[in-house]
Amino acid sequence: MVSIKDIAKKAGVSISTVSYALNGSPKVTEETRQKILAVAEELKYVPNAAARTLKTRETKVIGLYLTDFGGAFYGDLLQGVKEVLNQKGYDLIVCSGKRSHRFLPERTIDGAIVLDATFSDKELLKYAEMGKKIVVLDRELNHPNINHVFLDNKAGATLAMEYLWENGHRRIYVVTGPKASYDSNQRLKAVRQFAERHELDVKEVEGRFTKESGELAAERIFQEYEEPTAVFCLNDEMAVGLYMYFRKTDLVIGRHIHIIGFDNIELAEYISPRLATIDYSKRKWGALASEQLLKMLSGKSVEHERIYVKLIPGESVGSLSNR
Amino acid sequence: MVSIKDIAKKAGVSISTVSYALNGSPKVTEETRQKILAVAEELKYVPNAAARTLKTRETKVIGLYLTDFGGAFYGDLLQGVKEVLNQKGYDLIVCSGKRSHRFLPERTIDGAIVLDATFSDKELLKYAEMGKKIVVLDRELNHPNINHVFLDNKAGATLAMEYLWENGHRRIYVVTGPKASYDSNQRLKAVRQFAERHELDVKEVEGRFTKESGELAAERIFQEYEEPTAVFCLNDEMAVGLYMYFRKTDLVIGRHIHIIGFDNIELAEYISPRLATIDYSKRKWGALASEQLLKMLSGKSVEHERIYVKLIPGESVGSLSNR
DNA sequence: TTGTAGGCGTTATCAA
DNA sequence: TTGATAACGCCTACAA
Repeated sequence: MVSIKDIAKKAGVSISTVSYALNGSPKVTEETRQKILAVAEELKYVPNAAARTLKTRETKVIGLYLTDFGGAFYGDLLQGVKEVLNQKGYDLIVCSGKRSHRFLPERTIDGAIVLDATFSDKELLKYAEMGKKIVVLDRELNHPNINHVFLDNKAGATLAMEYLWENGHRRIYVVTGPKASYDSNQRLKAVRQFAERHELDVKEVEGRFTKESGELAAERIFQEYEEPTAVFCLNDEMAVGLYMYFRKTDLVIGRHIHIIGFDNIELAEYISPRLATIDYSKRKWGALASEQLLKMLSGKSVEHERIYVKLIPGESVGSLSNR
Repeated sequence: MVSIKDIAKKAGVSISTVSYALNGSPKVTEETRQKILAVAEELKYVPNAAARTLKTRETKVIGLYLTDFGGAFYGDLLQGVKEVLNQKGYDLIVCSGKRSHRFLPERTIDGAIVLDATFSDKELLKYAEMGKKIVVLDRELNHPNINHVFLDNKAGATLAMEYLWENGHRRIYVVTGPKASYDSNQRLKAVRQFAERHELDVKEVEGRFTKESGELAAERIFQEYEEPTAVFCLNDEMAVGLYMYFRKTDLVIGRHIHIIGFDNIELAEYISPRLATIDYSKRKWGALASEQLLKMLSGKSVEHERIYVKLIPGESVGSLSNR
């Protein structure tokens, strides 16, 4: 392992001079700098991150926590995060699982972006209390060191309900996510509000945001089927589960069963009929989250941000009037 | 920042005793250990990873390099890697982009698994030469510190060709991946061998492993269309591109255009008709790669490994005899 | 402009 | 069984 000490020896200068030269300080002459750089090159010197971190107390690395690595869902979001971070001289690492939580208190990362249901509020608050800067994307947490950037879930859910309503649907199911999911709860709240306003009786079926739970929900809906029915799946993944189930029945999606989802995942475009859903820019979400985090890291104060949503129509929802 | 020094002071012992106690050394009495643990708890002590790494020269973290974060493709693979790693006391971080390459020489990670076309052979060899242990999943590289675990691409491509052949297809296209792709080249080689053996004239269309390039290929195939034609897309992503294109024409997949892909991505199951493809266990691939890496890290010698493949039939390929 | 020296938090060797 | 002390590699006053 070659260190600045080795360079100093070989170049015939002191280690501090080497350090200055390497860090581009104006305190050394261009001549000595060149000599030192040449020696460093020759010795194939590589700085030791651990040593520097120990001294500077920062790693220039941000951790992004995900519930799991499955699902194409996060691609764009991560891309958005990475672009902003890199541009500001930071690196991104993606982590999952309890073990990796240690990165935060142990200072392996300078800050974290969390989109991980298995990361408890309590633990997050503990780290925030230790001074760690955190941006959460999947919950609301009140702490000066924690900022949130979330989706406009309520607007999205309302858009979805309006779309069904305008297409003449009055017989409506909603398939929810896990009880602990912030997003699910927000969306459900908006659905209930809509139902109340329109004196509508929306049947709630509990799901878990997975395809399998979507299939289960479909089974129940199928059994209760009497006449054309609409289903608002609180995420697209479950909507795909419904597709899978109804594909095996004689009920046709977009005709007997009308489905709208939430998230506009890639699959939504490729299954047929095209799934109506609620879209938002995942890349922007990620970009905004990282900008917020970097601001916090540099001591600036930040406001909580929100990502706007829009409706994507699809043939999975047909009009009831012209049937 | 509370360090072992603070604990030592408060507990009235020396820092070395604290270190021993914290690391579960048998050199301290149970009594002092308990006392020290209690003080550590009270002070909310958290070990400093940088300091420890500086000393021990290891981080217990493995880096996995990906070309980009997009695509659902890697979910299972990452899961496989993570499970093995965690079980052996290591953490996984997922990285992408040139900036993060520094983790390897700077010792932020103990080793790397690479599935990243943008990571050059030259750079990889440089790090290997520095003593870094690396497992590559997307190329062949000859160095004692580099191990490969790859797919049995040739067997897969041959299976695909045989499937088309057995279904009576003689008019066959192959849509390739990027010229620099190891996987694409291996698969193509097998296709050519098959063609030669069967005195078949396989038309080659160049693709880039993306949906868009699949659509482009489809356009050309459409223009040249005369009679039922089979297409072997060297990955599923491009096959989806073909679906998108032909959906807008009057040629029906599984009837006029017969398609088989490679990878068995999630989408393959959900588009219709079901895409015939070549499957392999991505989770196992990841698991094997990490096992290999850990073995290398512990100084053991390893053999290059291979992941086996199997055919997944699908209605995207129809039989030509019973048409 | 360059050198000296102290310290960041750990681990580990050697004495006591 | 415990303590003093020297690294690990880097940064940065302060001194020269």
